[in-house]
Amino acid sequence: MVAELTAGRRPTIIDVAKRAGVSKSLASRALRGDGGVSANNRDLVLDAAQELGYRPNSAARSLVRGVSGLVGVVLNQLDNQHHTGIVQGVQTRAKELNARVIIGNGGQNPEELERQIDTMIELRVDGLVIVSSWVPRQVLERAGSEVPTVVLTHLADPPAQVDTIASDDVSGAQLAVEHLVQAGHQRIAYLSRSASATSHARIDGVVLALEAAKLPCTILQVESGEDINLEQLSASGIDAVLCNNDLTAAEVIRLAHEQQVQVPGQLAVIGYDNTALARLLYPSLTSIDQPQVDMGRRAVDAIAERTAGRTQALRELYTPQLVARASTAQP
Amino acid sequence: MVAELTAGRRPTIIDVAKRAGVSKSLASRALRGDGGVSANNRDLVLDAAQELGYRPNSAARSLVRGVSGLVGVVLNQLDNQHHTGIVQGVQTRAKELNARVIIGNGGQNPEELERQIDTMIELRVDGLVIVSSWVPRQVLERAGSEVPTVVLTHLADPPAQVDTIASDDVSGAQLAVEHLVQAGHQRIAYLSRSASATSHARIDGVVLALEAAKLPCTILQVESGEDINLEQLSASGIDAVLCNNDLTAAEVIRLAHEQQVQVPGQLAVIGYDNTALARLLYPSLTSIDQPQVDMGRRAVDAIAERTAGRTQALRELYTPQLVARASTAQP
DNA sequence: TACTGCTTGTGGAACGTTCCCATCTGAGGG
DNA sequence: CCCTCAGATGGGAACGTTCCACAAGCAGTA
Repeated sequence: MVAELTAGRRPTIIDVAKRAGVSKSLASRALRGDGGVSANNRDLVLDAAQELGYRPNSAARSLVRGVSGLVGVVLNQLDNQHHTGIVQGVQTRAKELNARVIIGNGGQNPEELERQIDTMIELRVDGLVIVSSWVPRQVLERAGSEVPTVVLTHLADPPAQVDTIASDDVSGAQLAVEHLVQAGHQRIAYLSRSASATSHARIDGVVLALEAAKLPCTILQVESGEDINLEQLSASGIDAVLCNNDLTAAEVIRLAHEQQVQVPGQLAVIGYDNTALARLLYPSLTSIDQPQVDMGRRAVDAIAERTAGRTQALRELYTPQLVARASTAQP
Repeated sequence: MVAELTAGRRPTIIDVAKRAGVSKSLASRALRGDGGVSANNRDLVLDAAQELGYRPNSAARSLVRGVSGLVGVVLNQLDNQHHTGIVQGVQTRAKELNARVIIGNGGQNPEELERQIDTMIELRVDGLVIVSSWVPRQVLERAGSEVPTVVLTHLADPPAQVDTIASDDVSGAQLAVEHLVQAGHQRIAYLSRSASATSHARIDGVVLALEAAKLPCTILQVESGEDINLEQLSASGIDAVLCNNDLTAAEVIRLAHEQQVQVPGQLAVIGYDNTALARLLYPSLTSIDQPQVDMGRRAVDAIAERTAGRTQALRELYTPQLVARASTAQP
């Protein structure tokens, strides 16, 4: 006698087929809505699946089909709104293309990021979206050679194996500086909390714009929020500061409050990324907006194109925009 | 003649074995470091794998082994620091147990959350961590009956199939109110932006604490930040407000700035979750701290216990703590 | 009647692993 | 010189699905 259904075992498509009284092939077609199934049998199969609580096993499916229907996103920082905006875009586009998105969080730790990327590749995702500039170049090359890979941050020298979609950090920084110059500021500083490729590009933009305006240039780099020294800024006559992101700008504004420095009266402040924080602060924060959602959507399309056969690397650059708010105004 | 390696095909363990001149069984053992392999052959296999760029196929492995080594996390909101703190805890504990974490983002949309949960179950995760109070009860029941599932938010009436780990929202709200009462506040309001189970529990705490102090109780609910009406608050004599989270508190503080209401002089403000935002605001925000990381770690252990055979539902409640900052002070 | 073609259905191979079991090879003991 | 035993190695089944080739039934047509 053949063994009956074991107690704890998950029902398989064969259990469903048996209960519906059809072959597993027909059950498979019915469950996927594939046509070539009589209405009667289709209902029988669907009911059986329902009653047994059947769930398809992705592993078996992806093994035989060769595609998983998954898009993997690996990112730096879960609670960075710039990143989550991108994820939003990836998700909406993936949903339209009937794919699923899974996310891996690597922190700014290159080893952990590599681990996450490996996990995704071993899960045989159909495409990989990387939102981090901390992934070692060699890891990017390897990933790109194994699966369609799109990097969504500025890379100084992107590997040929990966597509890149970024917003133009040079022109973003230029926009910000020009805005400050037009408002009459003379001593403008750039304040950064990391030394990423992104930051380097923005520094280039700042230098370019300040040279064009024939104004002096100050570049500051700090390890943490506590290292920001506002007195020193004022002492050196700085009257406007562009920060590497909205979070850093928020720290500056908090310090300004504490030390009774008027923003924007004595010090104008600009952030970067135009996150929800920019609207939340007082005074509200002028910031540089990047089309995160569009970039995320585009990344999914880039993967689809690669899958369809494109072999040349994509290099796409979006133009950022300045959103003026209260933290910069006529002095 | 047998077909040679096809051009674009991913190398399999058989390719590795062939190149190393051993059987696939031996290659499998060598790659997993399983012992019972001579040093010479082990090196041969590892070198071959390296040269071919071999990556194990999780689908095949999970299919035959019956476990995936994956923990799935499904959450509401990626950019909510309370949630990301939990994810942090899940990740560290999972790493210690040699498991991998994948994240699904469902938004506050019940359908999308269900879709994400289905994806995880179909991927045959070994355990599911849900950080959302927007998942329909019936979906939780189904998930819990198929895979060890832990819910990390307050649920009014948790299904027997799932474990729950939460922080005690009633006592958290009590803490906040008692802190305000001690500081001499007489007219205290609770301000919420959603009607979740979490919010209801906190309202219970507020009511309890205010009754004990024999003070009147005001509950306000708004749809969005714009709906907060500070004039109305002052008109009704409110001199302290407890918000459903730090974000809502940030809105209140911004409005207070705009309308020249002194915080904490005229209006004391308390947030909830003690996120990075609380330190970032001016004045810095008194908030209720929950042990997110511990809760995340504990969730992974709860899954491990279930896998090991526990059948009774876990109901665990952590005690929150108040972190006093500048937004509440003696009036 | 004999054929073609369409719809509905079935069986079996294949996907890439792991794991059980059988076989082989020496070394050591009697 | 045979037997035993342990370690190293290989063969094959199994996991749950999809898909291909084919069979059966039936209607329409010459």
